[in-house]
Amino acid sequence: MQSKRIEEYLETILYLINKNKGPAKTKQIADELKVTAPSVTEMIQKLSAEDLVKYTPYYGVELTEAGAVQASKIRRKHQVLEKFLADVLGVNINDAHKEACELEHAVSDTVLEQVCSFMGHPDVCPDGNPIGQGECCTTVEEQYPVLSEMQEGSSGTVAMMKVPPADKDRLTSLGLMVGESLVVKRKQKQGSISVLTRGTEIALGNEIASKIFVKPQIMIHGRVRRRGRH
Amino acid sequence: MQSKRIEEYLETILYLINKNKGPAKTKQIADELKVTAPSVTEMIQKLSAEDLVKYTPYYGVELTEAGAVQASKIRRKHQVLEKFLADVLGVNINDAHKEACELEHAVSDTVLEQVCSFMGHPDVCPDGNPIGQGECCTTVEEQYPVLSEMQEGSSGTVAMMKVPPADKDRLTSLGLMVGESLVVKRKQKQGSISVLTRGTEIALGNEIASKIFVKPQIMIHGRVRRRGRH
DNA sequence: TTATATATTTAGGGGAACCTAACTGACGAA
DNA sequence: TTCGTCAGTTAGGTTCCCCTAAATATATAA
Repeated sequence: MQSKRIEEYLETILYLINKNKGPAKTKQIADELKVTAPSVTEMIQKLSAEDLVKYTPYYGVELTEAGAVQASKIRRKHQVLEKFLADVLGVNINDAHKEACELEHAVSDTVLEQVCSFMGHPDVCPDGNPIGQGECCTTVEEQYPVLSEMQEGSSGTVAMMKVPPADKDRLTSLGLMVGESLVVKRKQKQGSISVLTRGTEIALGNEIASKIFVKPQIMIHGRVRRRGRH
Repeated sequence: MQSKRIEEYLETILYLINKNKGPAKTKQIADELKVTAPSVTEMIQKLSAEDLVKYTPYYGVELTEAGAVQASKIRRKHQVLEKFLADVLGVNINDAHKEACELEHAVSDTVLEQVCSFMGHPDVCPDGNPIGQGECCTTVEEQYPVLSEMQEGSSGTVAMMKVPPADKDRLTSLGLMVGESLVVKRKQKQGSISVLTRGTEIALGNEIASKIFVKPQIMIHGRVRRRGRH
């Protein structure tokens, strides 16, 4: 992995390119990162030598394919962490942003995926921006069954809920949330389904049940592995 | 705050002093941090100039008061994060240790307290070592009521459970866990109490109820602020 | 068009933390 | 006691990323 400082430059360049809809200018980068312009010029030359950016003097900086991949990865880390800090830990939104700036360079790829999974692969950041999909998100979508496909009697834990926020809130208040385990009790006509979570039975229409992804239960010697929680 | 590298040296020195029951030797520090001995000598001289360690050439390094305070703080960060990674995210224990080594220098004091609170102020690390108490832990213990002191009808969220692991597991499986909200339904003679969590009523003896700390509910316009969860 | 302002780069340096090579001190074995 | 070994230190050098000052390119206004 690249040095933290390189990550920070790439992330900033990506941000500015999106904002400008054009190349990032030296001064902008300097202002964002709170360094002087010569420092930026120097670093850009280094990034250019490593083929992470395309640099045209007096014109600006663009990302190469490789640079864009790296920059997007860091941005995703930032967003997932910001979401986690704000939503799970309750850090206020400004602090969450600053903290995420630090943490994004310290968190490994695998831990990030675990954080993302813990939250049920959210798709929108507290700041309103969409969160890029990661491998963990697509895996859930491609490999885990949705509730409406599950058989009566089968069980699992909720991995992702791709439903509108309002529905999600309602389900959450009923106890059906990411990480929660459930058992499919009855399937009815029209694809609606009723599930048991923590002793409460909840009925869901097909519309919603087809957007709730479930990680099937793993049984070990008749016991069930539960989501770790202290 | 000191530089990340200084933090790392202090943490290592603390570890070695405990292990040696005597001063940390240059070579040990070098081996731990995977640097050469001259690098260690140089850094130690710097730490000594900043009055974080007491350095006696050819004898070893000890921590000053200030150094010990800082080192303990980092160690606590490490432990809380390791616990979080292992227990909440399910990171395997070896990885959790390594990841915590990185994260401990990136997490702010306030976020650390929030992580600690999220887990209910655990007192033992996955590696078996005790986790030092932080401000957030003592605040809960000193300022929050225990369940057995709460009045009938009052509500709150579980902030800390200072009960033996076996009891904690049992309560957890009943749905009474850190972060969960509850309402006190009935108090009986002998200080035993019954509480309602997520629709289930649980009866607790005084023995246990006096070790469960609860953050009293804050009511806002008749609505209840809930623990953030996506 | 020319003058001025602003953006960018070049030149030259500095601190932090690392390294290798060479020297010095401490300590156990002969 | 003295010698060899290993630990520890000093000297000198490198890399990364930052800085200021000065030079140059571009953009803007008169």
